[in-house]
Amino acid sequence: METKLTVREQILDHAITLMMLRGYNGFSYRDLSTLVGVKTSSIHYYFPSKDDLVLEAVNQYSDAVMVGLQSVDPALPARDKLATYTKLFGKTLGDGDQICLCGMLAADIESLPETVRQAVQAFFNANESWLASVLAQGAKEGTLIVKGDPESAARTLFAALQGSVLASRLFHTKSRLEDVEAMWRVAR
Amino acid sequence: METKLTVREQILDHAITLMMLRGYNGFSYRDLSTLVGVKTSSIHYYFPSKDDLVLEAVNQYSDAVMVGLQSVDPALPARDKLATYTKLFGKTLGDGDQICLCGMLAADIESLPETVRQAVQAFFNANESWLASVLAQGAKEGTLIVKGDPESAARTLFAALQGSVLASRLFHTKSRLEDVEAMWRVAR
DNA sequence: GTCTATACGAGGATAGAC
DNA sequence: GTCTATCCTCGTATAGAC
Repeated sequence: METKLTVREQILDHAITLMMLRGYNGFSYRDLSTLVGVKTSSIHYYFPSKDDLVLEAVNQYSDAVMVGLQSVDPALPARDKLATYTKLFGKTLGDGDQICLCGMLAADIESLPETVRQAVQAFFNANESWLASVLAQGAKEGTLIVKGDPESAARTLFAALQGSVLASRLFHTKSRLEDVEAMWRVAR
Repeated sequence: METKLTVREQILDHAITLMMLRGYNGFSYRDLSTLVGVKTSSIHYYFPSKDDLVLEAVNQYSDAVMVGLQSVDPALPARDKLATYTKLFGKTLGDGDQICLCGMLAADIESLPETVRQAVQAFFNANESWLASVLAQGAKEGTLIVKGDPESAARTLFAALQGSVLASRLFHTKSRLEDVEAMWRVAR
């Protein structure tokens, strides 16, 4: 049973996909117009300016990721939580030509308004604090390696994951994310 | 004694700076025209198309970084080599609003021709293999932590550094790079 | 080498009819 | 809500004078 998407939802979905591919400055209302099948003026009806569109796109993307994080079984050992997270992150690659929307917008941040910067920061903070708690759990269990405090370790881990999707796409390979995960895992 | 830069050199320098700020799709010949003080048609004289310009920019940037790597004293302990490298990486941040050119172009890669992709890949490979040899040395000395083979550890380290400059700029802070370095350093 | 002039499509945005 | 029509600026690029 497939749900019909409203025009508004289609616009938002395609905007997210396009930005994960080419970034904020690399797509246009015309592109969306072609993909959705409505005129650009109709898109302006829903999203008066491009900045409005981006902000909503980030929020929708962010909400979806948060739902993904909350759906991870809290009873799992930390190592398995990290494996799940890495797999989630790998899915953002899509057909191998997309990267995390918020990683992309972090690259484009100097072209964007302050509101978007705050939304992207919030995304980073949420992911890093989720990872920090997983690392803390892993340290207790002895299943994950944590050097220093979990917070700074989590920032480094998240940065490594963002950098790895970038490199994965650059080299047309998927293996780089697994290298990262292995780095934090205690050898069995 | 200051060296006068040719117009060509000025164009290239400003192009690099602008791309480190806003990316490939975020700057124009007009921007360069204003900064250098020549008309856009003169820029086309030196660089017929924007792709030509980007390719030369990457090569110049890459060459400069390679010189930086070669100038690191081979006699240094691995830990100090890594510290030097991290510092070099931190300098790319400039006034806090720039990121590594090749990290930026990796984000923009789907808008760029194959030639540029290869140049950016070469930059990644060179940095990763330099880091791999430093990690190998550090493992021998016992000054750096290396999990698994040095090559995959180096890829993760490089990804973490790229991700960290991105986050540093996003949050207007410089400390994130040091977190990364500390992660690979054996506690004394 | 650098300029003026110009072409031409892309891109964001709005007014007003339906 | 969606369209047509239109505006105006930006962006890459070229031709040809100096």
